[in-house]
Amino acid sequence: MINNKNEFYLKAFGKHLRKLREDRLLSQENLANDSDIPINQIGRIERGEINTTVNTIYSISKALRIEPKELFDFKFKG
Amino acid sequence: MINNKNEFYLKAFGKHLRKLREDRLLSQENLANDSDIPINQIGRIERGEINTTVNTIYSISKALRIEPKELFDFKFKG
DNA sequence: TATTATACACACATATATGTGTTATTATTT
DNA sequence: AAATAATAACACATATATGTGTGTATAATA
Repeated sequence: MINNKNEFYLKAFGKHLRKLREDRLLSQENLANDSDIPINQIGRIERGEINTTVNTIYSISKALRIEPKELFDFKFKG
Repeated sequence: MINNKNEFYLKAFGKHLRKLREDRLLSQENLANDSDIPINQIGRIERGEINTTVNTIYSISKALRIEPKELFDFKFKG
């Protein structure tokens, strides 16, 4: 994801995921284990480095015990 | 996306997108033009063939004039 | 200082989403 | 039946997400 037009949206998405995770007192490792997604991938998503997919969103939301749509429940001006 | 464990979620996601589009009386071609995403890609997403990304979700939601989270606002048992 | 926990930063191979083009199918209308 | 519109179904090249491994950086704690 180099210089994508939606880079700021990905940053906001990652920041929101990080908040949801930290609010639940989970480490990246905890979430990685619970979602069966590599910890490096969790970090890349939280830093907004990559443009993750519906399946990954679904897996993460299950691990966080929230609805997938909550991962998009943040303010963004674009 | 061959035989993915989340294939049913992708099918449900695509079905929901199709409904949102049809409710607005838009053709796939209309949505493709408005979102600047190839019509073939729209079709593949609606059929649940591919595991689309946050950026694509964001572009589609803007074209539909809805919030990205609405694309995940459907029931699913998994 | 040393240890531990957490997050970041690389590299690499593989799978797959994207983007483009073309053709086929299906449904609707004339 | 023929024409048109909408969707599906192919093929292909390219970009990139994923998955894995290894190493580094930082902060907190003993």
